[in-house]
Amino acid sequence: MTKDQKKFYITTPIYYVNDKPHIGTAYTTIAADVLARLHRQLGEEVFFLTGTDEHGAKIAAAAETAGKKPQEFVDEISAKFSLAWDQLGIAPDKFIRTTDQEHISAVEKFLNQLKDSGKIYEGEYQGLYCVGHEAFIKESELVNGVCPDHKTKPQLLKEQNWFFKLSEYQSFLQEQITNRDFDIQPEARKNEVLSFIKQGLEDIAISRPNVKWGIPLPWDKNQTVYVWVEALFNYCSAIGYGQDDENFKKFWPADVQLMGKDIIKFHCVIWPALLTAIGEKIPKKVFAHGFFTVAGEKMSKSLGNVIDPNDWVAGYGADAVRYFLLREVPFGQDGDVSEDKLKVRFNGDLANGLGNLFSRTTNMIEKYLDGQIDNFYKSPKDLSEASEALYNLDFAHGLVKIWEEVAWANQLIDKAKPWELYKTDPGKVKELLLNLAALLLDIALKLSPVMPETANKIRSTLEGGDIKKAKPLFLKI
RNA sequence: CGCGGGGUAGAGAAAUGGCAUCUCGCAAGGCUCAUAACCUUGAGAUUGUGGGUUCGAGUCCCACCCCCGCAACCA
Repeated sequence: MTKDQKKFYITTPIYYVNDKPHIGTAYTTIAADVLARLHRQLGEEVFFLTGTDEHGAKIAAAAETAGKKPQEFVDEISAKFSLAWDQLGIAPDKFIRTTDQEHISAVEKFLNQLKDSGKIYEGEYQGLYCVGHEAFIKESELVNGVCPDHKTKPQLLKEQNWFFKLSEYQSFLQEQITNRDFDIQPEARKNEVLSFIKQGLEDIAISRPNVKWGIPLPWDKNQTVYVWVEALFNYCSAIGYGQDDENFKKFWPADVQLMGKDIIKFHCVIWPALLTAIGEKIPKKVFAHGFFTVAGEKMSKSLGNVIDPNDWVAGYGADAVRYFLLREVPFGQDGDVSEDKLKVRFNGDLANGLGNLFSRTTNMIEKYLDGQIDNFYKSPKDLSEASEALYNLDFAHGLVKIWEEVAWANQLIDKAKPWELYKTDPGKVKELLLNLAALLLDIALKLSPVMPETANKIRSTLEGGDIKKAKPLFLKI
């Protein structure tokens, strides 16, 4: 990397392997892939990280239910994620697993650093433990002295834990967030985090005594590190923390961390505080996207409406799923998706829109120009606003801009009537078609981060010489 | 007084305080290069309600009404 070459480090959360991938995890990962491709296109040195989170009591329990050893169990599920991303055309630079030895070593190093920082201490946690929840619940949550969900009386339990002095970072975090050194987007999420911090931060337990499936504290083997703390550190261990210092220095801090809105508190409060404690820089930007409902209903296993992205990919192709999710819902807002909506976009925007424009253009080039393009024009429309929108994570807006030009091109053809003009002024038809080819090439370029396969088809057809009427890009369903 | 998000044609979304726009759907017409595609026109909105600021408010201020998250699986 030369001195003036920018680097771009983008991450998704690592996904918890107690279930297979669904449309929500796919959404985050697609968005990250689009940004990675875009920044790579701009000549930056990009590192795109995703992976799986494989430790914790819940995983151990899920493995037991499945009658498997934890490692065997997580190997299987992790592979499903990896495969799903592959089928969606997602190409991370690294797929980290928290059971990787290098991650475990890095976390151990990190924990030692944290201990040396003096920001952790041993303490006793006393609380009400609900067996049904497998977790502590607050006294304020009880109804008539029993857990409202399980109707059981919680036990008073004492636990030895190691604590992190999160409370010391309140004003530091407020400052970093407010002055945008630590940029939380969208604005609404930033306000949420700020008001949460304002209520006061309490020290947090970073270890658990009774969880076997996890990384032991280096100085206290009876305790394993709390899964969240361990999981967050993947962003550092993946790029060589404690092992490949050169690479770590090159990419850290992360430029953008993408995630769903549910986990911003971990990423915007605990994570930057932990990093600061060990003397590392904090990420530049966190962007939290919204949640999907499916055909108007909340997505849940109990309703059985969880969408497997592979099903959609099988029916519509990776590019179409990528396009649909990013086009349908403004990034950062909640939205509703369904196969019906996907179908409308597929048939309307993709098949009738871009696909048909490509067909009629290549057909006319074959018919009126004998398949020959002898010089390449500059695109007649400026698509920089689309690229800029994608760059700013405003994916829906960027795609709208591109499709405005598809509509413009269709209008241009209908106005020019090349099928008549050909008889009287073939020179003008040629000019029209060269302009259309140039526009399509520009669209392919700007669209390629979102729809890499489609962009390649357009480019290879138009730049391949001896152009024939192209096969449909999208066959209507 | 818990916290947060939201309310704009039938549906989904846009609109630096300045003609309310786009897509889908609906109605009518046109065209033939194209995937029954494409193009044109039309109908459809008192921007949740009531006040206020302003030459001018979807946008800024105040009050109210309604919907959705904040327990679990879970991005």
